[in-house]
Amino acid sequence: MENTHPKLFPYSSTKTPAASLLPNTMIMKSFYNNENTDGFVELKKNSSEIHFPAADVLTSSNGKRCEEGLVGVEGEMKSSVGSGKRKGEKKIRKPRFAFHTRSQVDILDDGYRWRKYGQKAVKNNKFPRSYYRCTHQGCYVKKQVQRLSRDEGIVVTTYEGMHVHPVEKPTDNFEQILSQMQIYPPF
DNA sequence: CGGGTTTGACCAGCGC
DNA sequence: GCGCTGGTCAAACCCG
Repeated sequence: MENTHPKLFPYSSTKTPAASLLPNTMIMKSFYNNENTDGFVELKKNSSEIHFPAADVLTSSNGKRCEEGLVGVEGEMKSSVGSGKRKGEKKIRKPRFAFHTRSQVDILDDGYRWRKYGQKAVKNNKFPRSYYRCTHQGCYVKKQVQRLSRDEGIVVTTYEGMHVHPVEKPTDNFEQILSQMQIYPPF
């Protein structure tokens, strides 16, 4: 992967754990040319906007490391981001990014190990949303996976956070996933 | 037995 | 304040 945009890629190109930046790669591929000066990459499709906050280091009030070098997307996912319920812990709005893939399977094999910790039926969607956490110690990356009810072939995967470790199971699927990634206009 | 999944309960945010 | 909704927890369960 080329490190064409250091602001978005905290690792050098040679040290970048490829899959940890998997969605970023998609973003780079699609929208790199749209960066504006205030540190956001902004995409406008039809009437919607998707923002990519520039890389940053976020630290919560108790000093616990949250994320660094994140690229986030706020598109459809506009609800209660970071509604963690740890008492007394300041709420952090974690950057996150979402992308759509057209796939028969819900779970993309991105080379990381994920533990499912919840599943919820969501409004206006006949398919449940699944919640996953990275099982790597000290890695707090989460992702949500949901199939669109209006197009059962599309799976929406939302990543929250960034892996702090290399990909555990390098896979040839990576390139395949990249090739099939698409951002669809909002419905 | 250890690690992952399922699933109902719980909690917080938000809109009315 | 109340109800709805999304996100998380955690006990029970499953499986290799």
